[in-house]
Formats: sequence, C-alpha cells, structure tokens
Amino acid sequence: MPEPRTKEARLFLVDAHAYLHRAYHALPPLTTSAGEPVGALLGFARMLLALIKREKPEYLAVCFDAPGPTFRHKLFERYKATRKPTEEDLKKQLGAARGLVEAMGLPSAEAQGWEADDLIATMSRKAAQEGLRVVIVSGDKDALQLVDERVQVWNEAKGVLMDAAKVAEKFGVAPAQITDYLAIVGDSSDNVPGVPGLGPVSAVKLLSRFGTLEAVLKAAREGHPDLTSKAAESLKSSEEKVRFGRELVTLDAKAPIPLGVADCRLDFKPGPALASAFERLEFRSLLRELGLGGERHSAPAPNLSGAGAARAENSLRAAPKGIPAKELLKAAAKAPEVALEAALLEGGLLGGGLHLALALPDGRTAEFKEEELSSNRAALAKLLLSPARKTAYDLKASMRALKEAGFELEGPFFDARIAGWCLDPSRSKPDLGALLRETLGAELPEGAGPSARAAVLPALAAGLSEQLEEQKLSKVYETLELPLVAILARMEETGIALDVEYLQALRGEFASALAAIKGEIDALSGLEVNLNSPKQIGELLFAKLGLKPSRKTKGGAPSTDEETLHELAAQHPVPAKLLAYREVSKLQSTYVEGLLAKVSPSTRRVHTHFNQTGTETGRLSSLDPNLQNIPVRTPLGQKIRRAFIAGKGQVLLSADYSQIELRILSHFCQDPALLEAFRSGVDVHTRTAAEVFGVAESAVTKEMRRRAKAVNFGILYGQTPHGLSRTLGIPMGEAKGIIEKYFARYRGVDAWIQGTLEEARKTLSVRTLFGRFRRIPGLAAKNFALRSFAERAAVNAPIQGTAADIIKAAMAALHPALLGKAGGKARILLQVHDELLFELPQEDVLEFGRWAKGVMEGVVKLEVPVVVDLKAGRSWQELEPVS
DNA sequence: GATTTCACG
DNA sequence: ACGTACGTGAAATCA
Repeated sequence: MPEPRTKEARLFLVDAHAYLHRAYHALPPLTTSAGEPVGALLGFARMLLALIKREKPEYLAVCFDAPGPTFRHKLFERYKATRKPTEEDLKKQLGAARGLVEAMGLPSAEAQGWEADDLIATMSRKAAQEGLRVVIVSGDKDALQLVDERVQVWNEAKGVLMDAAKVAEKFGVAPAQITDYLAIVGDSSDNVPGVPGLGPVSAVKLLSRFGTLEAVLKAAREGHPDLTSKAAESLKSSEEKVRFGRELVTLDAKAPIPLGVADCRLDFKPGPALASAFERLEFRSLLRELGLGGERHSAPAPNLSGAGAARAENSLRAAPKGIPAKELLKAAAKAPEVALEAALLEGGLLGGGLHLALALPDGRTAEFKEEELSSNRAALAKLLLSPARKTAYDLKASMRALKEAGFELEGPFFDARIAGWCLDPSRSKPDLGALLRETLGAELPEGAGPSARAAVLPALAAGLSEQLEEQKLSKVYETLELPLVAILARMEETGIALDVEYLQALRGEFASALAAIKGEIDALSGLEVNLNSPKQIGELLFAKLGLKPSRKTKGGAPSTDEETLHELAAQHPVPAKLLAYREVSKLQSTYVEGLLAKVSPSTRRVHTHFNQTGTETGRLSSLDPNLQNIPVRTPLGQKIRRAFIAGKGQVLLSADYSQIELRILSHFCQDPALLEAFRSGVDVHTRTAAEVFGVAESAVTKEMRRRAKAVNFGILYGQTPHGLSRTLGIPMGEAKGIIEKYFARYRGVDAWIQGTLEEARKTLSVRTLFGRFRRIPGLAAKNFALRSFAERAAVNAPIQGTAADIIKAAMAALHPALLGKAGGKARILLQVHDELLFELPQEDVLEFGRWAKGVMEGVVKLEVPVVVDLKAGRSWQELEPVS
C-alpha cells in the first residue's frame, strides 16, 4: 500500500538521559573556564538542535527520569544493580539538563516515581489517539513494544527507523510480543534474568508457535510435544523470574502527567533565555551558529601558530554560504583550492547517482546532484582537472565516486584524513568532527551535510599542513602517502579475478567434509554440540569427556584454541577431529563463502578496499573482503589461493621483499654478524641456527633452523622467553638459553633495542627510517603489563613501519607505469605488506618483472642489499620463480 | 557489542 | 611479582 500523501503532524519523544549518556561518552570532558563540566550538556544541546533543524517536528517532548526510586525498584530490588554508578560529572550535568531544556523553550515531562520510558509510553498513546504520528527517539529495545501503525522508534545512533515490519525483520516477533521476547531472552544491563539456555532463536520459535509468554509457560507445564524437554524444564524452573522480567520491561502508559499533546506544540525560536543559558555554559560555537552573538572565536587552536593559524582562523570564520552550482564553478576558476566531498547515493540497478559538494576557501559552497551535474558537466570536469588544489577528507572515496560518474580528478591534492593520521596514527576512525576539534578547536555542527563538511576543509588543511611541517612529517605525507591515494583507488577499481566455478565446487567439497567430521565427533562423544561454539566445545571436552583444561581465555573460560587442542590430542581422539573441523570451517565460512559473496556481478572480480589510515605502524589494511590474509600455509588453504586467477592470456606476477624486516633490523643495529649474513647471501635462519647452536652451517638440522627462525621473528616482536617457549613448545629455561646465546652472538641487536627504548621513553614516541611517527604513551605506564606491551610495540614499530615505508615508496615509484602512462600493460592488483601482486600479459612478464624488481630494490639504500623475489603463474597458488 | 578463534605479513 | 611475542580483519556465538 502506498504511503498516504498528506504529511501528518509528528510528535517526537526524546529520552533525555539516553541523549545525555550518548553525549557524555561521545565528547571529551569539556568544562567551562570555571571548571564546571559541560561536555555532555553541549552534546545534548547540539543533538536536540540538530534534531529540530533536520526533522522540523510539529510536536516534541523531552522526557526525564525523576530522581528517587521508581516502581521498578520496589518490584525488584536488584533492578539495574549491575549498572555502574553514574559518574559524578555526568550526574551534575543530568541535573542541569532540565534547566537547559527549559531555557531552550522545549516542552518537557517528568513525574515522581516514573521513568522517562513510561512517560514516553504515556505520551505516545495520547498522541496516537489524537491522530498524530509518533517518533520515539531511542536506542533502547524496550521502546519497540510501543511500535504500531502510528508509532515508530528511531535509533539515531544507527540511523534506523523501526516500524512494525522492521521489528519483525530484526527480532522475528511483532512489537506486541517484544516484552515477552525480552523476558525470555533477558537483558543483563537491566538485570532482566531471562530463561537460562534460551536465546533469541528459541524465543522467536516459541513465541511464533504459542503466541504469548503465558501460552509458552502453559505449554511447558503441560509437557507440550513441541517443546524440548530441556527447554520445558528451564521454563518451568524460571517461571516466576521470567514473569518478573516481563513486568520490568513492560512500559506503563498510565503515568500521571499533566502534559497534553497540545502542550508539546513546538515553536522553536532561540530567544534571550537560551542565549543567556548558552553564555553561562560558554557554548560560544552554538551561539554563533544560532546567530546570537558570541562573536569571539572559541578556543584558540591548539598546537597552531603563525601564518597557518591566521589563515585557518580567517577561512573558518567565513560562514558556509550555499550558492548556485554554476556560480561556484565560475568563481572556482580563479581559486587556488577547492574542497570536495563526493559520494554515490544508493541507487537502483543502474547504480547510484553522484552527489558532490564543492567549497571554496571563502566559505561559498554548492551541491551537485543530478540536475546540476548534467547542466554543468563540462565546466565541472574542467575544474576537476585544473591545477587548483583538491582538498578532501578521504580523497580516495571521493575519487572513486567521481570516477564512477565519469569524472577524472587531477592533483595537486590534500587529504585531511591522511594528514591527521600521519600526525597521530592512533587516529584512525573516520571522524572529521574530532579532527577539526583537535586541530582548530572548532566544532562541526551535528549532522553536518556534505557542504558543511567540505566548507571546513580549506581551514583544516591549512592547520594540518602547519602541523605536518612542525612535526617533520611533510615528507612522509607528501612522498609516501599522497601518491598512494590514486594508486589504491585504481587497485580497488581493478579488483582481482576469482575462479567462481572452482570455488563453488570447493564449497561442496568442504560441506561434505564438515558433515563427515561432525558425524565422527558426534559418534565419538555421544551427543550433539555446536562445533562452532567454543563454549559448547569446552563443555564437551572438559565436562563430558573429562579432559584436563590447560589454559584459560581472557574471560576465564577454559581455552579450546588450536594450541590447546594439539595438547589434548594425546589424550583423546576428539580434539584432533575438532582441529580438522576448525580448519575446514574457517576456510568455508571466511573464504569460500565470504569471497563468493563479494564477487562483483558486473566484473566477476573481487574489489577490496584498502584502508590507508587504519594501522598504527604505517601499514595498509584491506577489508571487505580482506585480501591480505588469504590462506597459504596449509594444503587446504592453498586450495583457496588457487581461486585467485589471472584474466585470459594473462598471468599473475608476485614481487616480494625477501626478509625485509630482518634486513631493516640489521641496518638499524649495524651488528657485524647480522650485516655479514645478509651481505653474504646465505639463508639467514640457517646462519642464525649455526651461530646460536654453535655448529657449522652444514650441520644445521631442520629443527635447529625452525628454532632459529622463531628467534629471528621473536626479536622483531620484542622477544620474551615465555613467548618463545610457547611458539616452539619447549621449556622456558631452554628458550631463555637460546635467547641469551642469540644476544651474546649478536650484541648489536640488544644494544639497538635498549637504545631505541631509551630514546622512545624521552618522547613517548618512535619514528621509522623515513620519519613516520607513532606515539607510544604506554611507555610511561606504571602497570608492568601495559608498559611491557608498549616496549614491545616501541621496538617493533620502527621495523614494521620502515618496511611499510619502503613498499609505499616503491609503489609511488612504480606509479607512472602503473597508471599506464608509460604504455605499461601491467596492472597492480594487491599489496600484502611485503608483496605486490600484478596482472599482465604472459609475454611481458620478463621485461616488466625485471623493471619492477629494479624499482623496488632501488627505492631505499640500506647497509645490506634489498632483495625482491619474482614469481609468476596462472593462479596465486601456482607461482613459479621468474628468472 | 564483546568474546573467541584464526587467517595473513 | 607481574603476563607475554608485533600488526591487522572476519566469522560465529552469546549476552
């Protein structure tokens, strides 16, 4: 049925405490100049203002919990007992919020002995009866019981509007059944007990079979055949508790509040009461946005001085001003810089439409959608290719969206997200607002659209540039990171071909294997457990089969991981079967099914996304799907790798840096023995084995080499005797002995580690060979474990990070050929930390391979040779050395 | 959403 | 006496 055309008036109901909680945890602990905490209040006010601006509700009520106990506390003294006591700062602000809402002139409700949820239920019923639509702003599952044809629940944090259909889709029950559902499933945060052993799936099954909780309980009492005996027992023994739970989660729509629907009519005009409240709370940015004075700029920008600061201030002060697209394009012709934010809107079968926002440094902005794009295509295309600097937050995303819509983008570029990450790589989340606040001390309005986001970019870029300069990070940013953006965009767009038919056959093979193993385990153990559940496996192994748990997990449960299962395999046949099951199950779900689900129907290839700002060390990461962790170590795993193939007439070429991290270590520590090992070209692990175990290289056994290899890797990670003893499965004492011998033979390594730590403790940070920076605050920790963790990270980061620098520099150096400008036919598909994977015509392998090897090896000069190995073949699994 | 496990370099 | 290798992302279960 089509939606009614006429727009009905809507009542928005807001749970004040939920809003305040969200704001409290989302924002840093801001205070007024007098030290009064106001962070949550600022967020709260911003969220309310954003809601009003965006939704323009005809009616609104902000509902407060009353202080003091409610009927639920009397009902169940442990109600919410598991919740942490409210922090003192938040408590103060909860009290002040009522006054703030009043000053803002917004309708509000509160009733002694009642919770905000009950007031919302009450108001919701009243309004629905009077024919209004109701939108409850809440992330709380309890609120869903109120949903009906007129009432919806909006989960703002997730951006989902829940109606009856969505509730059914998400939970599998009707809104009227939500209380029964929650009573069965339970809710630990509200101390609702639930029925032990019954989870969401069982709850849905039971409720759809019997309709109501009471009917389910009755069926359990009567031993109804549709109930398993286990479920019936559990239900019977928790009958009283579950009824209690139901009462706890049931909202009471009979709260005695004088507020009527008519009282909630919203006529929001910021007036003097609001202005004086905001002034007292020192919400200057809000005052300015509402046009209520506050002409003084808020906090001075932290870490910012000089010309960049002035530029940033000036251009931020210019309020964003929307102008027609045509006009902006004309003005942009003379501008040195244009900021942009592009995205593809969700679209139909023909793909989504482009939505582009442009901003000039003077604050003028324009939005381009279908109409503006089609009537200004030529002028826009020209601007995007012009020498004006293109500034973005996540340039690669904008670049790809533009490309999809047929627009090429040419440099120079600035990417604020990458700049922010270079300055502090722990800042990895996509959050323009936080970056703006930390860089310029300015606020991005809540829910700012593309225009508003683009408008702050020129100022932000100026601030970031200045900081990059100050922190000596400009070179890393400009020479390693920026050139990578277009390369990664191209790699994502190219994708890699998958042998889909092969994978489908593999899916069948794995499915039978899984069923077979499961059958064997069931037979051996005499019961059925979910082999995917570590909890159930633990019960099977340790309770039923009586095996001895060896280690515990972080959460205190007995561990069932691979290492444990290997140990247990000596005692019983089941653990070995479990290991086999785990291996196949992992390959099936993550790789076979995971990859098949990601094959693009239009290209028949998979297109990963490279996150350029996702690690603390400078590496890339790959996601959706992750193509940097494709199996390789086991024969079954190699079957997965075999699915990655080259296109017709082409081959895959892999170029990987040999032992790059150990070579970097030798460069850093200048240890003569280690340098000599790499200069002589011997197998470094064999050499280490000979040194540590005091034998000739020719006398090194496989086991000796294996141990030496573990030691070499261990060094890169901040070796400990315990760690080595575990990876090698040898006693601690033996591991300790090996490490001591290593450090005695390679004295320079230990000296470098100690020197690196000493230097790092001074600045609480480390740098790579190319100058990439990482903060390591944990070095100052009092807690031993935290500090040790930080020390290992401090040793590892310069090595791992330098390796990342090197391969990034190589990619930038390969750039012209990769973009096909030099007539190159090779396309780069993937980067896997020390490996680049190309696709190219068979006949070009030798020539291109030699060239790429030369570029990769020559991009950095170390004290030891940098060596790249080439391999090529039809699939990623069948690679043969290229000579 | 947190926990556990496991794939890679 | 502390509790361990460094860096990632994804799937499944369970609360």
